[in-house]
Amino acid sequence: MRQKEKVTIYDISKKLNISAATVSRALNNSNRVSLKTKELVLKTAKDLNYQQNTLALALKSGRTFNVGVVVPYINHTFFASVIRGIEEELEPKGYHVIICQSHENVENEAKQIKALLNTHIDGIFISVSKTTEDIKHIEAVRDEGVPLIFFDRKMDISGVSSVTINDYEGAFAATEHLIKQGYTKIAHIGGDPKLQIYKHRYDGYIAALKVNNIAIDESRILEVSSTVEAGIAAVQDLLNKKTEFDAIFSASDYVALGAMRELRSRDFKIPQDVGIVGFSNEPFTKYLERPLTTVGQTPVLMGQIAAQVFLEQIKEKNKSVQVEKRVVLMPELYERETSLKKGSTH
Amino acid sequence: MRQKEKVTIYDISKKLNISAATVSRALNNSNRVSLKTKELVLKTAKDLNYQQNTLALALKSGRTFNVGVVVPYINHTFFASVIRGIEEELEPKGYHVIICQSHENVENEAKQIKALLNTHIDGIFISVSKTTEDIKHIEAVRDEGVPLIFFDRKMDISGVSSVTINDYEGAFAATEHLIKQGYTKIAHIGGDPKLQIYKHRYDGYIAALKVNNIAIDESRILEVSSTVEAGIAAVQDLLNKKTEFDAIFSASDYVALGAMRELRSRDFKIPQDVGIVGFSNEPFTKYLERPLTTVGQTPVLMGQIAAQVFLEQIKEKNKSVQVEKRVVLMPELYERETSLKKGSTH
DNA sequence: TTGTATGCGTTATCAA
DNA sequence: TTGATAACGCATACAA
Repeated sequence: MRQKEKVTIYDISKKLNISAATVSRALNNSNRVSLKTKELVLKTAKDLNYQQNTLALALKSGRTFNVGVVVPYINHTFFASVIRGIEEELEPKGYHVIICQSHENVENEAKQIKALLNTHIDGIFISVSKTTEDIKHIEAVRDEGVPLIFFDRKMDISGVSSVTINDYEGAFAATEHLIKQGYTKIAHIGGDPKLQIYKHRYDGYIAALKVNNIAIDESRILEVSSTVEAGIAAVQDLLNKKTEFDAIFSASDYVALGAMRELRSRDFKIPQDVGIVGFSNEPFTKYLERPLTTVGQTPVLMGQIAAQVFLEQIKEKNKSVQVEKRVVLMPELYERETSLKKGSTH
Repeated sequence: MRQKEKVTIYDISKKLNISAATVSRALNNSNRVSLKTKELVLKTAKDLNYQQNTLALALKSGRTFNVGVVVPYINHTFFASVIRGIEEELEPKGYHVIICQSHENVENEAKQIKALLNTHIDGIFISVSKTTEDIKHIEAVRDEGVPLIFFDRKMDISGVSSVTINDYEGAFAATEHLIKQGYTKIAHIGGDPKLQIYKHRYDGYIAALKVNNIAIDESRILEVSSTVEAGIAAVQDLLNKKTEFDAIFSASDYVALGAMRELRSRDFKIPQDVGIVGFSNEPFTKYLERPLTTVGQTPVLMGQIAAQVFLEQIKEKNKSVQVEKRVVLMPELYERETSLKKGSTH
């Protein structure tokens, strides 16, 4: 299969006996071309099946119409959905999305960013890895003048826009929902507070208790990684230490699932004996026999808005002004069986 | 934030008072440069923080080190995992992965491919949409001499490589597993046979019955779309028509889940009254109260192998030979509670 | 071993 | 309104 010859503006110019420059102008709808030649060029371009060489254009203009997205893992539903949102918003504008995984590893993250920068992407979207503390590689992006947008997991860097959800409010709503259902000894199984999202969820939990005049019991607060196994271990830990609790607000759906498993295997009734609320609205939560109450993060919307922020940013690229936009989305509580005492029949 | 000036080989050449050509040769480790100048160039390149402009290189060489992946939806676990496999294999070789969604729509698919071709990607990986029948846009890729690799959902086009799983064997194993568990009236809820994967799963089901001397009952065979709702409706349909069945082999985990829901709500016991096997090993299947037996497809591996096939393909690019490689992976049956009569306690 | 010149496909500047 | 030419950054054929 011989490679098809690419047709260039020179092919058109030769065929019409005009200069390539004129062809270029006609193709770009310049008003410094006669209508007649413009139509002629457009017609022959179509006849010859001319395709603009984006590479040459990129070399000349410096714009590639590619953007990079760096996430910890692509096959986590949440991140895949954000990417989908970005893609849906940017694709109609002619952009392509290049994806990279950091595997929750800073060095990888830095490497990916460096590679993206080298590919001359027009912007970078990133959700930082759990191990990211050193931010040199992120500042480098800003310093090169490449638009950078954080989503979900951000860092506080001046001049960098971000789209996050209000984890604090989500956690507050989740906790208050449990309180309203009559639970009073609410435990919190959270994640590493080095990530702002977990810190905020913790804060929201604390605030809801305070507002409702419920004493805070440190022994009911655990910090674990986001796995089913960690959820199982956390409940074992609570029970072993004879900590009293009648509900769990978990910062992760996976941990919540593990907790449910362990509680049921020990004959606790959910939601009668223990109410449970998770976080993220992972797809599996609604397919459980007893669907899990959880806080949804509208990831597709998050991606769409991140993309919109990016588009604004490149529009305002006067370079003299430095724009920074921080969008915070409101999460949504999905009230399902694991926390609804009244609605239950068991 | 002023854009940092990019340093080129000319900057290096000026600084060292040599020609850019020599710099280029030194950078490319040519043996037609003195060791001394080579070292000197390398050193100043590092000092000046020189980064090769991949755009210029691409324009010159025709290679961009970008590959495109077209899938129906990025946020489906299966596809996200395949992409992850591709990315893991190709990233160390300096490639970037550009993702596109067809949204199960041929026109979209054609548009995405055209856009990718225009971006001068070095190869395309694709899992075709359900509505793909016209294959002009796919033949166009081959005709342009761009390496094309099908994964999972392929079409029979000569000269195009593919990586799929053996859906036939997977279905055969699943059905035979049910037979060995003592089920005899096994229903099959399949998908649109226009997609080869569903056709093969149907064939495997039929073959397993035949091999085991079980008569085929057409009334036990349904064809639906891959949703929970379709699974619910399918079971209702079977029951309304008084079709006898003691097991279901579904070509989709979602359909299997819907079927389970409907059966349990009508007080059928699983697996005692009805055994169930799904397909895909979606993450939720193992988190169900009664974990679902299902056929796993090793999507990450599929992506890795697809990437390897691509790498082979570009290596052998003598253009005189036309290579076509068809890799078929063996699926794996995950035997869980919904089909194990003995192991159950209910 | 090194330098000069050219082309990859565009767009932009300057003349005509 | 159009054309000639330079430039984007790199690699390479050819000359020295």
